[in-house]
Amino acid sequence: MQGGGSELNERKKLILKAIIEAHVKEGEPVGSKYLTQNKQIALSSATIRNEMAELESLGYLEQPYTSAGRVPSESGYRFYVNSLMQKYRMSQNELARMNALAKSRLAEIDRLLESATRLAAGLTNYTSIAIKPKQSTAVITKFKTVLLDKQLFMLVMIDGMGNIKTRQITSDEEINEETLARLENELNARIANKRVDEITVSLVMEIERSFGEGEGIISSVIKTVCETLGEPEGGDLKMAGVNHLLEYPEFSDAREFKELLGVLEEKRDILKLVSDSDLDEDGPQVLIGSENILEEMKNSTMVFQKIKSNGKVVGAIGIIGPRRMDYSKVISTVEYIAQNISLMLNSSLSLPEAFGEDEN
Amino acid sequence: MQGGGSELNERKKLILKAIIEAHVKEGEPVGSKYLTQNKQIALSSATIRNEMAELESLGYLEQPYTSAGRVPSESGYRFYVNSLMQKYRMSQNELARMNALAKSRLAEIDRLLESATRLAAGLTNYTSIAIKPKQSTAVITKFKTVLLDKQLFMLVMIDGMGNIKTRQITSDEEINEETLARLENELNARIANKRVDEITVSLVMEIERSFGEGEGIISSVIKTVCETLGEPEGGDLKMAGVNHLLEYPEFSDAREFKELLGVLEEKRDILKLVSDSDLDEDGPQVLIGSENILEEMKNSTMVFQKIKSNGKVVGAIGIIGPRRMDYSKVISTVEYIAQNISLMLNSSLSLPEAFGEDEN
DNA sequence: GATTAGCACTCGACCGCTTTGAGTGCTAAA
DNA sequence: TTTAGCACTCAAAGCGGTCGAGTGCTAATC
Repeated sequence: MQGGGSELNERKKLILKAIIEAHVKEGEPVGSKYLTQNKQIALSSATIRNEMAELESLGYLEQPYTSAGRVPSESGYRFYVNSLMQKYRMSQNELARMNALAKSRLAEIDRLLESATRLAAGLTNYTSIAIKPKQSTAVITKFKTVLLDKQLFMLVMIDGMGNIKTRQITSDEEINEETLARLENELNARIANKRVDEITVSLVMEIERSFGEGEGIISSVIKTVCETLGEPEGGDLKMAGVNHLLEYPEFSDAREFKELLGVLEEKRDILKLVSDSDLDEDGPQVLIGSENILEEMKNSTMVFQKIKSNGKVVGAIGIIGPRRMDYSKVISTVEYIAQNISLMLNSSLSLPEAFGEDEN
Repeated sequence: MQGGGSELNERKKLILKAIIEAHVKEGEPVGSKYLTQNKQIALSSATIRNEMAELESLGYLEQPYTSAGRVPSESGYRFYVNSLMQKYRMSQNELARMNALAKSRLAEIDRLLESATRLAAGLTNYTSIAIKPKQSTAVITKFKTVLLDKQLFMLVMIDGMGNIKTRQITSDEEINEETLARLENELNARIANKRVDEITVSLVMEIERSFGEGEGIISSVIKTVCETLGEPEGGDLKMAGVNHLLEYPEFSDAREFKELLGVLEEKRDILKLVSDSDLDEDGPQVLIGSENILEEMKNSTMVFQKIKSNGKVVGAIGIIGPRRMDYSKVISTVEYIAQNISLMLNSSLSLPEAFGEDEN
């Protein structure tokens, strides 16, 4: 049923490609007669029918019911994506919108991802997600403290990726700036750059000893730090353009749509899906239908690409839509945006850019 | 058409109430015969019909078409909410789930709001939103800096509400810890607690003079600060349970649903809607159908309540659903959650709580 | 005067039927 | 090998009739 597709002759490839592109465009089963309009295919409907029958028996096409047109199967789309598809050429307008993002000078990954999702959704007319994986908080590189009230202070933690986590901590006793500064030093000296399993009881005791008074705070703080490090749902997911999905008749079945929406909201599964995929894969990845492990996504396709900053995966951006999707456009868009973001992140770290030249 | 409702006698009120509650429960037009089952109404269907006809001419009921049952009109719901509705009694289970939130010790408003939305959506089976208005960043009370790289540092800004904003700033020249500390002091001394219109050019020049070297950084920093203060779309909106909406037949019309979704994603309008409403109103507010100014929400109802911390509005939590809504339950839930959050925020600032007693 | 029983009427929902037409597979001719 | 022709299939769309919930009105009853 799968088949690498190498057994297909050129004519079959041509017809398959035409069928997929017609189906993506029209959204309805494609018949043999329709294809005769295609100038590239100079064949009668009967011949096309024969070829279609063979393509079906090879598993690339499906028939919703006897004597309806043909619809691409999952492996049909897969073969299309792997071998037939041509690269999409961005329009001037689209390029302009992409470049607007590049010019936005958003240095922080959070805001960058948010803008990127919106852009991706807007350009493709599909739903877009941006993911920041949890793995990023393996280690905290820097602690900062801010006194907010007599007994309340804020702990700011920064990890290697530039992510910031803040927690407010209440103390039983009054704290002053000076104590807090000592706490900060202590944390930076002994806890910074340690993994959660390296924070041992004896280490904590050592800190308490050297800190002296107010050990109560120490234990609160350490606990908070450990919680933050271990945080299982640390990953963040942003979404945009959910409403676009409703434009596609395949989601007019409310029940299915509801389930898909539920999964998207329940961030956990999606995060898992993305982080499960090949970590080494650099380019865009396409999961068609049941290639998504999630039952709820078996009628959807997800295209995403990881975003790297200095060699590390710091996020991913993706598009979710029906299986019948403009793969060429979507893949190009995702790829382009992901690359651009990676570029921006890298450049903001190494090549200092001139700030403040444009005044608006 | 509007009418305060005082012209209604007890019997009409009873019937109107019964109709609304039946319609909310069943989702279908309510007929006179159906109401005769109601023990409270010991009348024949004919009498009820007469009353219903009058209620319709008063504008409280509507007929989808000749000789269908009656459906509450907008003013019908409004009257119900204002005068007829009884307070919803939480079940044991519901109370337990609410209290779980209270016990969660989430001190930061962001995470608190996120949990609260999820809770509200889960309890009511409607879509829930949580809003953090932009107004909160009128003034920055504290600056902190963190050196990330030779020419890159992070500016952490904390405002009066405990909101944290971070920006990364690149410098043309190399920076060391010591310079950065001076910058931090300078900012805290001269910019902290100033409104954006109080940051004058002469003030900036003064800082540059006293700071001496590397004035380039100063202007970058000040620019960033002003951007942050003025940030027009600063408000944040979290959503949960969007998929619940699809359970209600009134949203099975995909086009309408799509529009509503679009508005919810386009946070701006909702933020405006909430902040436009009576600032002084403390209790839950109910916007039924076209009482929402947004065209896209004319078939929806929104119930929300502001959340105050130390007298200031720091957010709001709300529920969005069809006009046919279990008002009693929704209003109670929103009210309860909002009050609880307010309480938690206040207590975490003033009354120090014992931490670390429960170990899970 | 208020209530109720009775009755004719309305109108969408539903059911089953037919028609339509796009599309197929097969066969025989080119 | 390709194509024209033909019989066949089947969902979609259109149509007419029935059903029944619900109404408004009128006349009888309390």
